[in-house]
Amino acid sequence: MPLSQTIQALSDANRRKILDLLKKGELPVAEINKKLDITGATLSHHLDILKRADLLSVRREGQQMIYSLNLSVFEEAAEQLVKFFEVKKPKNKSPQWRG
Amino acid sequence: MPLSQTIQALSDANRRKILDLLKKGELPVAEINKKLDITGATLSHHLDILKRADLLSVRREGQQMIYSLNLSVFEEAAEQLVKFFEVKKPKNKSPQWRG
DNA sequence: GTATTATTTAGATATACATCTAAATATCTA
DNA sequence: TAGATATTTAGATGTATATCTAAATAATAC
Repeated sequence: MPLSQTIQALSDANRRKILDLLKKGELPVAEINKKLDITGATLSHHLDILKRADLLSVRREGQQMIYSLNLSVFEEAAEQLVKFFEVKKPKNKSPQWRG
Repeated sequence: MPLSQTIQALSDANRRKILDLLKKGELPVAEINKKLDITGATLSHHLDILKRADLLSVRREGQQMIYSLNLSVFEEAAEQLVKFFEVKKPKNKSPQWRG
């Protein structure tokens, strides 16, 4: 997944909350919904975005849809972000733009 | 800085490009602008957002404004994100929601 | 001081998106 | 099959925001 899509997925507070909840283990939609102050439709929309970013998987269990974190993708996203934040200290202090 | 503001700042591709450029060292606005396909006004807007997220500092040098990365804040943001991505593996496999 | 260069600010526009209500789909139960 | 429950989809709405042009501010050069 491109970093842009991951960051995009993380850019909403409710979606971060969803990820946080799922870090502790899989959950059906209704359980997630209890923790968030949004309608089911809105939650479904957020879940869809996280799913398209490949951060979540779903399976059906009876009437319920059970969402879980895609651990490998989640960790890979973390690595990409860490890489983005890496700053290679330049040896020479001369500005890159003068001259 | 709250994580929300950092992620918000990172959520635009041009802003990520700006941060990337400044990782290599400080730059005046005009130099940054050469690398981005946006007007000066738009660039100024993005710089303002990054500055408000405390990720950048500015100083004046003659007519030029020279922007640089706030390294400590940048690294702190990285730590916050890493923390967000930490998954505590549960010892027991039983779902948190059944029962 | 006037012109020139560098950047920011103001104001407008168009698009993206979080949210809602209502309707549709899917499963289970009686 | 009819009704109840769980979730998603469709469609509408309001707000946020990336972008632009034009004008304002700041510093230097003549």
